[in-house]
Amino acid sequence: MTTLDKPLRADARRNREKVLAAARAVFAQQGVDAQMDDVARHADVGVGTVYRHFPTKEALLSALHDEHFAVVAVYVRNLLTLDDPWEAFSRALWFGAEKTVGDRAFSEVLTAYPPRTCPGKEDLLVTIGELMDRCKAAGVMRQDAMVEDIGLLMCGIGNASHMEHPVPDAWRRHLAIVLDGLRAECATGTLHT
Amino acid sequence: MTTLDKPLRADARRNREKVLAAARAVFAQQGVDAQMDDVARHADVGVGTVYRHFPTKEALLSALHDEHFAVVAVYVRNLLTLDDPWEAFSRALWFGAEKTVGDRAFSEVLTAYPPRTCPGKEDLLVTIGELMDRCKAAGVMRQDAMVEDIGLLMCGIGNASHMEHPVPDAWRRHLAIVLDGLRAECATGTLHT
Amino acid sequence: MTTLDKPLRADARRNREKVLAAARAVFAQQGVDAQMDDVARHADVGVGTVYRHFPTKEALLSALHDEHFAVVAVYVRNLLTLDDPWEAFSRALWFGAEKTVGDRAFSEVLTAYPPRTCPGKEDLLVTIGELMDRCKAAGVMRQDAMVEDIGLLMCGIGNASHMEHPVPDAWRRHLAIVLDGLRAECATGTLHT
Amino acid sequence: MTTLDKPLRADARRNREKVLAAARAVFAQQGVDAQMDDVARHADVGVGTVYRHFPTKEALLSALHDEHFAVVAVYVRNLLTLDDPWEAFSRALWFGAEKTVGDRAFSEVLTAYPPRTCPGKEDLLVTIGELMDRCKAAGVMRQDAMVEDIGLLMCGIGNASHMEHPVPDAWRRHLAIVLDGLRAECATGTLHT
DNA sequence: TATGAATGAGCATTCATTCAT
DNA sequence: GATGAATGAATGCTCATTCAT
Repeated sequence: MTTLDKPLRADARRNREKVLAAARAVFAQQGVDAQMDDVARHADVGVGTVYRHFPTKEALLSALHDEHFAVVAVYVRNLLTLDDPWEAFSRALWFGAEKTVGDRAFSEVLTAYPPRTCPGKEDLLVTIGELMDRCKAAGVMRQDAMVEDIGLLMCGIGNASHMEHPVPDAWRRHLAIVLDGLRAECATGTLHT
Repeated sequence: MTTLDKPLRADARRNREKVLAAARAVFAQQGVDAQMDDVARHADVGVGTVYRHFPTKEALLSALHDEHFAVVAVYVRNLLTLDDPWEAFSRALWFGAEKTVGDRAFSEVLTAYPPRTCPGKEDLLVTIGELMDRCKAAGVMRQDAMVEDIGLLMCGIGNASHMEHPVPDAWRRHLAIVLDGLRAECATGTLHT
Repeated sequence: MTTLDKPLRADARRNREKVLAAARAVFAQQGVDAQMDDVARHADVGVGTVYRHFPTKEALLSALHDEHFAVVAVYVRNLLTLDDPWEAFSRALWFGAEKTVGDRAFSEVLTAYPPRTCPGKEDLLVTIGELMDRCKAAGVMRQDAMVEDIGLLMCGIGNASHMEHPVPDAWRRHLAIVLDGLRAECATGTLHT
Repeated sequence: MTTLDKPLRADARRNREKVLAAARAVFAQQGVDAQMDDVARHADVGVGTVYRHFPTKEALLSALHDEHFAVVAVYVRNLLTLDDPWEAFSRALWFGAEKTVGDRAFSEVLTAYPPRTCPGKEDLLVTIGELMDRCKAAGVMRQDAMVEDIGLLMCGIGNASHMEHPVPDAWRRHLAIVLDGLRAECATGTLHT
């Protein structure tokens, strides 16, 4: 009784996972312009199967998007138990970035208009907001930082991560710089409003 | 030997400019997926004319890319005359960002593989490198910052600038945070190598 | 030897009827382009069950076609007992038309090539022929009318019945005009041969 | 200055005609389910050319529909000069039927919902109405006939014309019967309202 | 045997590029 | 040289039919 809508036969669930896994890989590598046929090929199923589980390409991309946020939201929620607020906040960003870089499609979808919302995203926003409040209360984060800035910063890191850079995994440098820029001692002025 | 490769009749040059201007506007707004027909329409010429000046869509996009870097490179080169190195460096980034945000296609092209190079980009890299060296020598920039990081950071700002954010022109917040993160006093650790 | 070819378990027969009933409704409303899945859904069975009883969509449509003619043939055969030949003939057409209009698929199948034949159709043709002979003998039907004309006329009424018309059930007007046109006194010339 | 919207280059107009001619032939023979690729092949052009002139399949079908009515409307309008009203009316139907039979797609489109309207159709309705009024005034047509009935009757003839019949061009028999049924002396009752 | 998930050929439509005018 | 019509490979999606469960 855990999931009331459609128990879903074992093989169907298995195929759904195969499709999702393939879509994850294909869209991550090629971006949103990857073809549905390619997803099907990678999943080793017919296109029809892809469409049985996800009625449109849009729906498949959305599922990936929502899943992404759900995973991150759960991880970050667990960080609320940490004592050190900055530790919790920075771990949240390191985790989120790690999941974002190397996923071309996810970053692309993030900039789509209108922006897509989902439970995980809303939950994440709340949790990140809480972590930021704690950081500000502890005096370790600049007071003018907004929770919405985090999306911007992470989106930037995700997109930029595909550029060439002499240092491998250069996104770690990018994130480290951004994190430093969010610290209280670093604020040299007030952010644009 | 001013312009040896192509005398180029006056009207031809005029058309080339019209096409470039239209392409700038169209690709900036719609991204690299904008259609060549749309560019032609905006330029008020036939597609054939677009293709006469730029053999492929790729070539047109490249021209825009190169021109973008050329403009920024010239601006930044002039900043070398400033006494305050941080002032010069930050002005470079503010200028570069302002040109980048609102140009969907440019940010997208930056992440393409293989990365496109051009005189302006190389020149800019050199100049930015010089500005960074001065900053580091003056002790106002973290020692582990690399010139290649700047491309990453700017690309991130450009891409993220299209996201929704309660504050208009939120990219200014983004850049301000990044700039703070690059300052010497902010370095809390060593960047990943 | 009542039903030698297939004992057919009770539940199987029941399913066959459910499928036929659903197909009747669905194809009547949507025409031959209705989907097999839709038929299955209306029958509250899986598509597999539909295909167990009817190997192809074509076969299912044929079954419907044959059944239609069988029903009409039986009805019309009973009209042979009527004394008034024109009464019998016109009742046949009224009955046939009533069954045809509102069944999009049936009219469509009638115009398919090659034309499908079936016992009911052949029987009906014979009976209608007999009724027409009686009418002609009684001098109430034009001598040059052929039994094959009736199929043409009825097919026309069936197809046209889906058109918009200010009068509801306008097919009744259509049939009335056709019937008048078949009467002996109306013949103003000889029909094309 | 005859046609203000788009003079249309000579070759373009030629291709437009080729496409229309091919579409006429292909849709007439195969019905509305014929493929755009097939139309293109028959026209000896690429599909892109078909789509340049007609943005969707629907638009192409509509063009054919409208053209059909335009041709008939012009012909019938000229019949207004005839003295004999029945002669004029019957000639209108003979002409309309001749254009309709053998055009599978046209008959199919006629029964589509919602019904498509076009100038030719409206003009034709008016003209047919006028011819019918004259017939009724002359006492040669049943008083209860409506102009809307004519569409029904013609649609029926068009659809039925594809059936098998021992007499070639059997639609002529069909139309003759219908015409007789419309004559004043034939009315045996009042048409359903 | 019933089910409905899987298959994949088929189809309308798009768009970078070519080429006749 | 300029024009914009023509091309056709590519792509998202459908649906009759098959087959594993």
